[in-house]
Amino acid sequence: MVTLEDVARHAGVSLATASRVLNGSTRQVGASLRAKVELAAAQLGYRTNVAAQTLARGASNVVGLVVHDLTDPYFAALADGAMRVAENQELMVMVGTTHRDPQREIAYVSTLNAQRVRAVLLAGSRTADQEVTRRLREELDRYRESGGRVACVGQDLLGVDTVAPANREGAAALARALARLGHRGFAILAGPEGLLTARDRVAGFTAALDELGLPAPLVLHGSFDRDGGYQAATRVSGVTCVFAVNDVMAVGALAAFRDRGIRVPEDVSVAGFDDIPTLRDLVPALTTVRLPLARMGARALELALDVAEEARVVSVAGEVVLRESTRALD
Amino acid sequence: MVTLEDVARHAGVSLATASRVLNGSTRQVGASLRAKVELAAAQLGYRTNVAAQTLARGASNVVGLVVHDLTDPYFAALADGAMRVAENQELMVMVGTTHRDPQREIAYVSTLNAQRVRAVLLAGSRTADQEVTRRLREELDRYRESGGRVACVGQDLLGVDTVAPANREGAAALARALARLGHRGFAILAGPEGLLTARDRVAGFTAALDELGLPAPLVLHGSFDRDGGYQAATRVSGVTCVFAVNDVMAVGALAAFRDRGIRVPEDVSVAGFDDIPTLRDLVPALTTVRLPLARMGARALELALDVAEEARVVSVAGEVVLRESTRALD
DNA sequence: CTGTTAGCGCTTTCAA
DNA sequence: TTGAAAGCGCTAACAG
Repeated sequence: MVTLEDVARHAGVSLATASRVLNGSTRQVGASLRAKVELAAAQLGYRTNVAAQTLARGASNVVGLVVHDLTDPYFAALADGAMRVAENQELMVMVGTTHRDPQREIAYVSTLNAQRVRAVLLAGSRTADQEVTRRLREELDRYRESGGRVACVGQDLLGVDTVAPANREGAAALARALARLGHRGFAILAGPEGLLTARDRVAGFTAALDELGLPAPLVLHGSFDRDGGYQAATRVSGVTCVFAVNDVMAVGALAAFRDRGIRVPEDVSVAGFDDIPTLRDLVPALTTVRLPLARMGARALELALDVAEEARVVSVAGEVVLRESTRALD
Repeated sequence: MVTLEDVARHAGVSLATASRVLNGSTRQVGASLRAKVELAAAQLGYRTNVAAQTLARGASNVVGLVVHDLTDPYFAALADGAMRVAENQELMVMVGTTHRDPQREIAYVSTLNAQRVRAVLLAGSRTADQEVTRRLREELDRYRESGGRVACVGQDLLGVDTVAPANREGAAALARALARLGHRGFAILAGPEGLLTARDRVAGFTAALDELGLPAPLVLHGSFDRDGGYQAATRVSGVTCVFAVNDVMAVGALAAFRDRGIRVPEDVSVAGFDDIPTLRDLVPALTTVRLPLARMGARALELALDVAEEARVVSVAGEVVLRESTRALD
């Protein structure tokens, strides 16, 4: 293992000088010594020991990213956005996946705290479980007390910088657009009861229907993924339009309807939420609410990195996109 | 910032004792002291400083994962598999995305070396650029000389543990299956010329056709993503079957044919490669070659973590899956 | 501009 | 078992 000291000796300079040229110091070093050091470093194959550097500096070049599931394109898009800004700032990203277990989220915050990462980004819906949220906040507070920065994509429940998708408003706008097409009987593939993102979307959709004087929708719970959408869709009947609270569930619903011989949109209209890029080529193309996922991930990390007194909440509006999976009733 | 020393003092024990109880030492500590230390740590809110630990131990609990693009479900699936084994081993994962720039891959290896990660996992096709490969190997060798472990998912070109998908064989098997359906005129949406995964699939497919005495396929190059498939497909004509060298490109091709009013599979059959789970609900369902992506990612990390004398190469066979996007010719 | 030196927080012999 | 103390490799005053 080649150390800075080896390089310094090899170059015939002091440790400090070697440090200054090799690791971004503001201090200047004379051209000749600089060249010597660089040569020695190259010859010896020196690589900075980041652990030592972090210890000495008291600050690391790593940020933490906690997502529910990387294979869910929603999180992949969010992560991609965040990783691009990390790259620009020369930061490495440590990723943890919770597989939707809130306990693991807390554990990751603790681990990332131990790693002394510069910032932690929590992506994904909060849960309705108050106790879990309390413990998460506790862990986050501990981390922040020691100088850690935190941002979150999701509900503003943690008292940290937050990029909050306007789930209620988006779902409400979607409901109105669907009502405008003539739909009156709705079912919602609602996801898990405890997931706030799912709840908010259900609530916004339902409230809008109510305001329009339309009958309350049939609400079917299930998991927040493709299979949840499939399962819930098998229980749908007697409605002209189905709202799946995310695109991935909508894909499951389309599959279920296909298997049941129910045509979309002729027999039933289907809408989703998120507008996942990978799913844009679906047939029939999915009516949905577009969220700028990559930008949201990027924005969240920017917030975390940009120190501020108060926690900021950035609300992100969704845009209703009508496509072939929903049709106008005549 | 609470340090181990604070905890030790608070508990009235030595630094060494506190270290032994808080951080997995094999050494035993008496029950009463142990309890005192744990209490003090909890009261003070102590969190291990991993940088200090890494420096003192000379080994970290982090592994590096370098992928081309996280939003590509191929890499997401690979990453997911790898991250699950990391989780089991209590390892954190540092992720870098190259966005298909081979230079960045080299840079990441260097950075991960500086981080002294336990192992580096390189996921994704190698390039045909010999100079880039040489420099990558150089960087990897330097890392390995200092005790780093490396594994790769892709072509066995780096002299490290490798999980190598049988691209040639899979593509050949696919070609034979398609020929069995009666197809004679083929086009290949071939991806970039320099990408070995793409090359191997083209070569395997072409060789099989040749062996069967069938005419050589039309080979159309393009990017390795959805748009590459779309673009290439716009240039297809006069064939009954199109092979896109990956599923994501096949999706692009389906979109292009749809836009051109060409029906799949009635007018033209389309096949892909990979069998991306997220894409299984596509209509028409895609004929493809199934690769156990999550398992491949997991296996690669296992290889890297399991020290061995010789570099091992694990070949992974693909399984041809015939679905609706290809039809039998009569 | 360059060098000396005191830590950063933890692990790990070595003694007791 | 427990404790004392010597580092791990690097940074950042401080002095020159």
